[in-house]
Amino acid sequence: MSVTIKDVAKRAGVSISTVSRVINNSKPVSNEIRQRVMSVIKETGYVPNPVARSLVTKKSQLIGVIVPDISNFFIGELLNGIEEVGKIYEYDILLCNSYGEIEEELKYINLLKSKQVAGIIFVTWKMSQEHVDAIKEGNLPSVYISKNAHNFDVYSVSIDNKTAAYEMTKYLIEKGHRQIGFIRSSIEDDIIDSERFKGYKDALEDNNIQIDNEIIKEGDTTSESGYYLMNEILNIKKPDAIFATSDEVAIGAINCILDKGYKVPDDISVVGFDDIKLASLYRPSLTTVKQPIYDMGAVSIRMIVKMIDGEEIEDKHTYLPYELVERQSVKKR
Amino acid sequence: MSVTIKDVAKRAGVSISTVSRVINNSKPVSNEIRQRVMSVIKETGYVPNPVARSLVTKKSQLIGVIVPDISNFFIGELLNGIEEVGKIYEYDILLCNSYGEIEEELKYINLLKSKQVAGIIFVTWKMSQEHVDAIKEGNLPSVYISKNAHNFDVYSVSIDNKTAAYEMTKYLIEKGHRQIGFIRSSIEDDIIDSERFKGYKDALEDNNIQIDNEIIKEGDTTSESGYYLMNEILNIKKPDAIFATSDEVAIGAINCILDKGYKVPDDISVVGFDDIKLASLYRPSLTTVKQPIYDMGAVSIRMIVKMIDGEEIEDKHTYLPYELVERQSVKKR
DNA sequence: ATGAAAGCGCTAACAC
DNA sequence: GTGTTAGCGCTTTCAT
Repeated sequence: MSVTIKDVAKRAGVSISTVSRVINNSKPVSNEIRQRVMSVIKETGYVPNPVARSLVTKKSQLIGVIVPDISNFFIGELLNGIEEVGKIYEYDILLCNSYGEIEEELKYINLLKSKQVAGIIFVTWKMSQEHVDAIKEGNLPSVYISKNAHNFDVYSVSIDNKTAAYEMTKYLIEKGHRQIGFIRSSIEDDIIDSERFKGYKDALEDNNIQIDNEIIKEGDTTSESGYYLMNEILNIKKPDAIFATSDEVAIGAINCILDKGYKVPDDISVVGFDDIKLASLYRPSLTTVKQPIYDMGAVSIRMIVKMIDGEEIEDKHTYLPYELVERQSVKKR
Repeated sequence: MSVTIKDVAKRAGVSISTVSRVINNSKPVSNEIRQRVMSVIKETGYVPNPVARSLVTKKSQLIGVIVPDISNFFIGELLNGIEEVGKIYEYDILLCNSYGEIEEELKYINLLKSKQVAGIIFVTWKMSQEHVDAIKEGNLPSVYISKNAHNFDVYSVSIDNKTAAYEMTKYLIEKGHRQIGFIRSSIEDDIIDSERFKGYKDALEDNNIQIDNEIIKEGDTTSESGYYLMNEILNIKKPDAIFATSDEVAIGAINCILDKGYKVPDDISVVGFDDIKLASLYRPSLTTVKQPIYDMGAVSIRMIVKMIDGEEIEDKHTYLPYELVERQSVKKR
């Protein structure tokens, strides 16, 4: 059996509370005894049992992360940031895949709470008041990574999606494009709530371009969806450019365009959103809005840790900088 | 505060041991009392505290997963399989990113043990006796997903890498290629241990093709590495085909070939290994060896659960079927 | 079949 | 500054 606080106390000739005090630095301990205890800890290789600790403190060094799709590229990079910064603060990641289903998400919130996690990072395509209520009730520090989190009274991290989409659309217009299709995921939010759609729409309006509903399509977050929706568009007309609200979807759309015998960007320009690793790997490399994905993960866990430690957090909603990255998938018309 | 076993016992007018018995089905309880307890549990919404449980049983419903790189495509798909099957058996995933560094890996093994995880799934590019010893000492159920795990006395899941590489090489030869470059990651294993290299070498020898060390290159698992190594090759000579030992590396190589003004597959054929999502998304889509990645994750966690439950496991090393998928990146010469 | 009680390893009053 | 002790919520002997 592994060594316990009792063993250490006995060997050091002190009480277990003293040992507890030195490992937690919770109360003053005379220097001599501290040394003695320390050396016994070293000798024996004692490691406090986190489970026993959690039982009494009702806290653990675990942070629950609920994501809608582990195999999604965006999520993978996000997890990277969360894990890496979490490690710095000695928090581990309890990973939950909700498949974007609200019942699963709600179930996990309870599960995580019972596991005594110290906080929850909630990544969701489309968030609702239900989520907020469930987590509020849990009374745990929580941060949301979600495009529409700013509509709720929660802590969140994101970018300014509306302005980013506006700029991207404007960029396309400046490149001479007029018929700009918009392919989005309805899983992520309703189109009326969609910041990215608002940005797109505003940019068109500000440039006196009529919105054409025939080239605005909704699907899900997969490349297959991008392919399918692009096909629907091409069956009706050939737009100048396509703005897809995620890189994965954009690449599905490009594949469709290519398969139909058109060239990208020569015949149709395509832009994405996110700047996942794939965007620069794919050929033609994808012009896109670079979200600081890793940083979004990093910042969100940093916020959680602050909340756990009772530190003040300035703003509920943190907006990180984005960037328009020009690559090969857009051509001046 | 949330409801405890004590509350349930009181409300049901029984002792806490009885409640424990009904929730764990550990000992016979009269039908009448069982009903009574059950209904109180339902009313109160009681959920056993897993932390308290772990403290006494020294087990948790947590399975530690140590991976070398969360943002790697292959790992993402693997995690998917692990999570999904884990959920069926009510195990959650404690995710650890080791960056492939052995000290990190060793540290995590101890951490996980102290967290009372029920088992560990160890994904590693290159495994060593050190890992095995560390985990053996931990005395926990464990399964390895690693290309060279079969060299060790551990439970593992993989595919028959040597035969797969042999077949892929043979396929390339049958397509008329003679100068077949080989790009691999030395991070994954030493070349002398590499099953994939053995398969490649054997196939060349069996077909009386001289091995050309100038077109055999070693780097890491990234696309950047593939790009760089391909560039080194092209600076010396132009091979007929390239066999990269991972899709990500293969795509880096293709990008280099494209940037140098050659065409794939017209000038140079390229094949990969893994069949990550990217392989079919990329254009030209990649001919590759399809590893059943999701299943590898699924099978490994299934093994762990069996071990936890004390069930017998037939074979230490499970080999899953692979498949050669022909796509667009190879052309008959 | 059921209950009483010990104890898992730890923290945190509370006493001295 | 240090020790004693009561729990945290649960499982598991040991009686009955």
